[in-house]
Amino acid sequence: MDDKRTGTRDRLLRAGEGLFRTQGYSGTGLKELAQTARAPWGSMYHFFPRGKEQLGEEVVAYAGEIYLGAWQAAFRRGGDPGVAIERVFLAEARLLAGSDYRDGCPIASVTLDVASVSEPLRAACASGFEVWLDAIAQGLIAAGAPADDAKALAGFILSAMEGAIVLSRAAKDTAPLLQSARFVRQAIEREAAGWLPPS
Amino acid sequence: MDDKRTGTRDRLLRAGEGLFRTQGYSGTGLKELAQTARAPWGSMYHFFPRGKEQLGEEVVAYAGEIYLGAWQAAFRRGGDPGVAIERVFLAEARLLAGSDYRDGCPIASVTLDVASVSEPLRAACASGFEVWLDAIAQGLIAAGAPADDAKALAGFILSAMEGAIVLSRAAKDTAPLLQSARFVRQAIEREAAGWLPPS
DNA sequence: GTCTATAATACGATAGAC
DNA sequence: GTCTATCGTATTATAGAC
Repeated sequence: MDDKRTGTRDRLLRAGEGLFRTQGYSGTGLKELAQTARAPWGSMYHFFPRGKEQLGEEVVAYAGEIYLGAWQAAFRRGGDPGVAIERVFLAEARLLAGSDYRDGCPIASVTLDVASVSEPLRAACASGFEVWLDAIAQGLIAAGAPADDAKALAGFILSAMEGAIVLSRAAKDTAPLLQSARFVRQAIEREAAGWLPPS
Repeated sequence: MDDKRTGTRDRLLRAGEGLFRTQGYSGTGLKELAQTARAPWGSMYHFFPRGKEQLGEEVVAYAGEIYLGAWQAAFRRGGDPGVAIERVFLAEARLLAGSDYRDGCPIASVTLDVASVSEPLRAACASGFEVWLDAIAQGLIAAGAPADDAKALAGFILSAMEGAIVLSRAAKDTAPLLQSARFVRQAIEREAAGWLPPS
């Protein structure tokens, strides 16, 4: 099963994820993508017969699964949920600065490029985000949140994160991520106070 | 001076703003843009001799100025700053749903497409966001916020807004904007409690 | 499953007439 | 300031040999 991670098809998905992050879906050519993946051009339409749109859908789903683990790991490390989420923001700030502000969110990039142009791709983006939203909500529920509170809070948390990445990339500065981290943590803690008996 | 708003050059800027919103910078061709603006192809390089990059820079600056008024108007209508900002989120939700989730943020779209590819365009996006951040911070300062609190809070507010637009467009649902609106308002009110003498 | 070649089109950009 | 024509190049996608 591990060989799936080294095959040509998987290299194409990983290259797509990387390129969509830095230059978006429309800004990435398939030839360039195949070259980056060190994959033969013939493999492109062998593995993705429906072309760029299919590749985009699968790259987005791939990205959704990959970063699902990061959200789950944040909660698994324990501590209150506010601190857990703040850790994710700080980790993202480090990751972004470490890549010279290239490695943004591949799903957000695809969304802004083609959500209004390709309905299948828009749906793929919605599903990818949903995977993360569910993971965040699950983490909050495990910390004592009622289900509907958890859903709403998760939407807010991921929104703040995605927007902060955009602003940080534009400014080439982690400030928006760090600023958002603090307020998001406080918002979670304020909400969590209602879940548990007051000390 | 008003004729600037009806000239060919201005029609090109407005068309660029609209198209970048719905299909991003890389996804928009210059021929398509000129056609949308009902501008002759010859005008493209007459008004923007440096080509697409220059057009992009000016579209982003144009968008920055346009929406500056919306942020200022929100605070000018009075009420506490939390309610003022919540109004902007709700207005954006209406605008987005009313356009069938096409009219996102043009600066965010350009940022994700080319922030890591064109340094001049990245700087233009940073300046555009900065215009909005300053307007938000000024509104908060007018409501009693210390300058550095205002800056940080503004970064958080705009991050939440931009991210919520991305999620709402992907889901074709205003939920992320509405969810974020509530938590952002609460965060502002919580912060504002420290600026004024407790009632 | 890979390779080469190529079709058909769109891209950004330029030239020169008017 | 506009119009038309066009140059290279890059794009997505196919075809057919191996």
